Amino acid sequence: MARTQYHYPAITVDVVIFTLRDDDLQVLLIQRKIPPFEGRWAIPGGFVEASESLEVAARRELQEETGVRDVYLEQLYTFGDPKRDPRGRVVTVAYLALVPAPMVVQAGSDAADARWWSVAKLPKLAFDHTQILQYALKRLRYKLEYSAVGFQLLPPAFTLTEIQKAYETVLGETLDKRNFRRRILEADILEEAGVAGESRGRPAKLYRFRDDAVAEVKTRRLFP
Amino acid sequence: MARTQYHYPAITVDVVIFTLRDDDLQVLLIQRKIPPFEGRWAIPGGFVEASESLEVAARRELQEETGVRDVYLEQLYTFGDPKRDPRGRVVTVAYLALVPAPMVVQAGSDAADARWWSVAKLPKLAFDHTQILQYALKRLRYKLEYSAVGFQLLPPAFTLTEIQKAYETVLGETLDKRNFRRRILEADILEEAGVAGESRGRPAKLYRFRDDAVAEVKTRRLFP
DNA sequence: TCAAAAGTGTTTGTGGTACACCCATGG
DNA sequence: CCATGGGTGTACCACAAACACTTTTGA
Repeated sequence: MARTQYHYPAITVDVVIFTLRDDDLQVLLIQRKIPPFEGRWAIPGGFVEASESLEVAARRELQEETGVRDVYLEQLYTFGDPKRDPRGRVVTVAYLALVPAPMVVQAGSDAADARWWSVAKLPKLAFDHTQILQYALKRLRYKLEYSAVGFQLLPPAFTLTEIQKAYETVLGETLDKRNFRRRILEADILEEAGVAGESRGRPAKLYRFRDDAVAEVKTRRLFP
Repeated sequence: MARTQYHYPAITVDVVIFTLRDDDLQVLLIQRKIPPFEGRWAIPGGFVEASESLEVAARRELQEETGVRDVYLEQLYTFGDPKRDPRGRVVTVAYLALVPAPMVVQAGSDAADARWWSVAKLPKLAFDHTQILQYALKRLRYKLEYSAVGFQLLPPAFTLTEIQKAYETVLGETLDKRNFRRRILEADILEEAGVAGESRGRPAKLYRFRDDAVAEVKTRRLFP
C-alpha cells in the first residue's frame, strides 16, 4: 500500500442490456457526444461511485438508461487492457442485463442518443465494446441452454409459443414444438396464469415463472 | 471523465492457485506480515502495474509466488464491495490458476510465509478471501465436469489411474474405472506417451494431453 | 366454414450406468 | 507363484429426437 494513489486506473461498469423486440434479440446502445469516439455507439456505463459496490453501480447505470429496477443482472468479465481507452488506464467491469420486452429508453446526460440495435446488424462500436458485446452474447446463449434465464426477457405472463419464439430468437435456431413444450412443462418452473386475449386463432394459455423456481443451476440442460 | 483522479479505487489481482499433492486438493496461501490482518493467511495477489493488463499482472503474481509460467489461468470474478478492505476502496480481480503437482514455493517480500493448504481444512483468511476461495473451488469443480482443465493439475505425462484419482480428489466422489477410461479415451484429447517405470504391478501406459485438443468448450459434459 | 394458432403421443435411437474378471510385472 | 495395480466389454434403462394431426376460436 506504499503506492501513491494517482497511479490507480479508473474503474467503470458497462452494462450490456438485452431485450426481445419484434422477434429479434436487441441490445441497448448509446451514442457518445464527446470525444474520444464522438458520435460512435457504445455500451452504456459509467464510473463506480466511491461508496457503492460494483453491482449497485451497474444497477444504477441500468436504471439511468432504461428506468427499470429488479431485473436480471450478472457480472460478465473485467476488461483491463492498458490501451483499451485512449485517455488513460480504465478498467471496466462488464455486466449482462436482461429486461422484459416493451421498454422505453431515454438518452442519458452524456449521450447524444440511445436506442435498441438488433444484434444481427450492429454499428461500429467505441473502445473495445464490440469484443465485450460478443462476449455477452456468447454467455447469454450458453446460459439459455443450461438455466432458465430466458424468462427474464419476457413479460410477467406469456404463452408457450412466445417463450419458444424467444428461445429460437436468441439461439438462432428453430426448436421442435412438442419437445419444447414437454420439456419446459416437465421442468416444473412454470405455473398457469389464465388465458390470453387478443388472438386470431385458438386462445393460448398464459404462464408465469414460478417464484419459488430457481433461475439458475439446472442439473441437466434445459434445451440441448 | 470530469472526475478527479484521487477518488479512484485501487485495483489488485488475487490468484487462487490450486494443485494436487498427496491425493489432496491444495491451495497456496501466504501469511501476511503487515497490518491489516497481520499474521492471517491470504490469497496471494498484488497491485496491477500501470502498463500491464490484468492477466499479465495475475501471471506475474503467480510467477513471483510459485516460479511457474505457462500454466492454466482464467479470470474468475471481480470483488468490489466498498468495505472489503479496511484501508480504503480496493477492487480485486480474482483469477484461478492450476499448477502441476510438485511445486516448491517461496515466500514473497510482503509475506511472512507461504505454504500449501488442503481445501478441506483451511485457516481463517484475511479480507473476503474465504468467499473468493469458495467461489474458485465451486468454479473448478464445475469446469472439471464440462471441460478438460483437470489435466492442468497433472505433470506432462500421466497414467489413466492418476488422472482418475485427480478427478476423484477434486470432485470429492469416486468414479467407475471402466466408464471413466472409456469416456476420457473417446473424448479424443489424449495421446499415448510411452510406459511408466516405477510400479509394483503391471506397468501403466502414459498419456499426455494432445496439443491440438481444446481444453474448453465440450459439447457434452465429460463426467456427469 | 375457413383461416389461424394452440395443443397433443408414440416410436426410435443414443448415451449413461452398473457391474466382474483376466493381464502383466516385480519380488 | 503370488501380490499388486493395469486393463477390458456388455446388458439395461432413461432421456432426446423425429414426426403429423386434431382442437378451438374469430372473422
